[in-house]
Amino acid sequence: MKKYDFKKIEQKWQQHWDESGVFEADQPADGYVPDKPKYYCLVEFPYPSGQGLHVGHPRSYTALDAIARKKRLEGYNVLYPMGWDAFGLPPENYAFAANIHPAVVTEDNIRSFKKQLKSLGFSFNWAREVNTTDPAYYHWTQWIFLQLYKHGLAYKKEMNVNWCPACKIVLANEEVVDGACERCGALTTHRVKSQWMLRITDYADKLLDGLDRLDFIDRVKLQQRNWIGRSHGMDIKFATTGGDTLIVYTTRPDTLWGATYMVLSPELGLLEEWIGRGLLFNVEEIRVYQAEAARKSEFERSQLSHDKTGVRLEGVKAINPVNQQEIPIFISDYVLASYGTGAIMAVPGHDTRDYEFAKAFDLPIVEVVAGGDISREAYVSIDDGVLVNSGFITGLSVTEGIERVMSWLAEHGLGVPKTNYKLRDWVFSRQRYWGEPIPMVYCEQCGWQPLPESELPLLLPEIRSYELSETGESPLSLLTDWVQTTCPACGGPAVRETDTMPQWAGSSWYFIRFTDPHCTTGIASDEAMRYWLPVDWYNGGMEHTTLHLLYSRFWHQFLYDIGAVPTPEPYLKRTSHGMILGENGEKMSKSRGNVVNPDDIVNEYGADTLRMYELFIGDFEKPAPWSTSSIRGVSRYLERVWALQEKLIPGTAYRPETETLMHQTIRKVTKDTDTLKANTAIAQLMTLVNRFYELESVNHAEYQTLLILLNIFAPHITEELWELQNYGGNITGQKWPVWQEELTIEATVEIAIQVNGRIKARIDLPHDISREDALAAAKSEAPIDSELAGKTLIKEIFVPGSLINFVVK
RNA sequence: GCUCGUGUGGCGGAAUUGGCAGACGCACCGGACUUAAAAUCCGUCGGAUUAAACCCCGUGCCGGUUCGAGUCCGGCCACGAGCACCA
Repeated sequence: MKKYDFKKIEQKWQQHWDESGVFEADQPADGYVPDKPKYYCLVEFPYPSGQGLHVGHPRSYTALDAIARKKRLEGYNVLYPMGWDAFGLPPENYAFAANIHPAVVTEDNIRSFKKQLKSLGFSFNWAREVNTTDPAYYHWTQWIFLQLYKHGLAYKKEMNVNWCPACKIVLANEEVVDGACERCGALTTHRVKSQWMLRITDYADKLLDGLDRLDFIDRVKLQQRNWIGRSHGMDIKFATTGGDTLIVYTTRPDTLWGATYMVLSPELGLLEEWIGRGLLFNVEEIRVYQAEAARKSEFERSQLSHDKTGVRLEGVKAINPVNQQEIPIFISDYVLASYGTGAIMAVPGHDTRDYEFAKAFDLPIVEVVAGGDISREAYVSIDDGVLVNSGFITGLSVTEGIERVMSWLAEHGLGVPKTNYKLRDWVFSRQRYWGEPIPMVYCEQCGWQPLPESELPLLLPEIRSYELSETGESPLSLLTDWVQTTCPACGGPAVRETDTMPQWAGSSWYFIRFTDPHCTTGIASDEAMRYWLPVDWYNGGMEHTTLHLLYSRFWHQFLYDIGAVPTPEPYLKRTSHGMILGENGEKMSKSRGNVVNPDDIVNEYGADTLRMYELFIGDFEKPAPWSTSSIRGVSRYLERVWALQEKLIPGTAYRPETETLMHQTIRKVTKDTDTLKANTAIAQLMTLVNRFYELESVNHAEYQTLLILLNIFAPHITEELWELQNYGGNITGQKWPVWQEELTIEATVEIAIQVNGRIKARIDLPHDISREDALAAAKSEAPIDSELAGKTLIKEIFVPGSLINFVVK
């Protein structure tokens, strides 16, 4: 027997796969549709960082590679592509430091990433590789932006944005974590900038309702639902002594009788009006508070201790529409200007925040829902509790009360039903160089004008200096020649937009491009999209749930609405892998010094061992710590599979002594792989090999099945063994084995016999034995006979194939 | 604070609808092979007790439902993730 030389074998087969093109999916074209059914497997394409791959990356790739390989063996035309999400901050930051063009850095990184991925033997369709920084790619990213603009979903807005003083960049809300920059950790502040925004909020309902029809794991759906945060309530009109009407949004109109004051966001425009009209007496105090609120960072505002502060408006009061009571109005920063109407009715008895505020300002707290103890805390339950002190809804339940008040308010023109969302529009501008230029031009005469589609792609211009302006303008703004242009509408002088798109742009549609990556006439050809979309199975990290996954659904839904893609949703199924932690159980990172490089593992044990270990490490959905010593187990297993060559005996069918286990193994590997439980599938394959060792033999029929099953996890060694045994063709050209259910059942099964729930004996019985026979056999078995002697039998339980329980007294 | 998830040997983790807890692997220990070691093969491997076995205890903690609970219900505790004043 030859030695298992994994280095030679892996290199050989990787080259073979490349040259033979076995993993290139059959592409539909004009007048041609592949006859095999399609299956589109997708993993999140990586950002090619300078650090290269770490052992966390391959977990997702390996899992779906097994799926992709299995689907091919099952007769599907499988698309399993890979590409690069290559725009982004790090190469640009690196460019400042080392004065190397980001494109050069990116290219280098891609080269080393690709080499690493190739060394792991993934069955990626490399001919479809895409790169978001390629003008041929971002041409269409820009095109999609123009469509969004033309359909009123992209707009420019002066707004308070999150500003990172260290990175000198505007951050999206999602990039601010605990008031600090997600990348560098610096505390963020606010700046007012004119930003391109995408109206994702227009798609809030579609994004939410679409989830019902998708096979996404629950935690993903839940997180997207919470993020979108739809709530149903009412906009209610309050008259004021100033003469204006104040509108508040509430989900609890039933508590209107308990509204004892109102609170406005300090940024609310109406305040300026009132001040301007001289209605307020304590303007000084208000100004001080406003300034303070504006100064507060996002971090300070979101501090755990939400100490309530505010100022009472002297001069204007509100009138509660249900009881005509005059109630005071405050301003306080606990009311957000950006949600609802920026004003609330405060019900201290039944809202925790209002309760705290009322306590701080010594305001009356009225109980309108009985069931709690409002002398101690706000009673917020809506499930139980009865309305009290509430006029015509007194005595009703909360839900009934809400309905009654809402119809009453609507009838009297005092309220309008309203749906609100927590989701905010998507800040789409970045003041950076290394991103897609936004194809818009500003003309003094015509305003913002989209570049004609014929002028796309708008190339990212060359730049000599990577200096950032202190003002936070994009480096592109320093390129006067590029900035100065002519207006596409009137031909007069105009300037280009100098902001670029965020990293989320290119990744929002890359799965579409994979269906037809070289298409020059559109995002992809119709026949390619009709054949391949939607993605059948998309796996990726939980950290992308509310950003990338939601953004790409938004873009896709929009593209569907304008007829640019054939399916309403991009992904049918979404799963998520747990993170691979360092050996110490901590997150793997350079600073913690616990990073494991896959190259080292491949060198020492081979790619097949690494792949198998990535899957064997534990529950795919949960985080798992890396263990260098456990890898030995997998490596040893592959050695044992290799060494089985010595134990081969003739045979074209499974032997009686292995038949049951063979069928059980096929079933378990098939089912467990489909449900991402490769860890137990592999355990079963280990059990099978252990059995062959026990028998000290394996026949060719059994070995062939083992190799095909194992191939999806360890593709190189199995190809080699297939060839060494002259089984004919390549293993990639074989059929996935099938099991026969009736052959998975053992002729006899061990039944546990319990007396009062305690196991007293175990006997082997035919698997299909009747209840009567089984009980009789059990009763005559020692020591059950003596256990039952002289006692009263109360109950006999028989679970076929499992156990018998005698309940006695 | 709210929402969701998870707690099983020394370790990673298994366990259909409630039905024999600890599959598979790692580590440890023992045996075979070897002049020896490594590698390999075989075996033991939750705790307590014992000469050995039976019995007993055991899936974060307390209680409940059930013939039977890791699994279901109620109440705690711990860890992790997400949200973070969204009215």
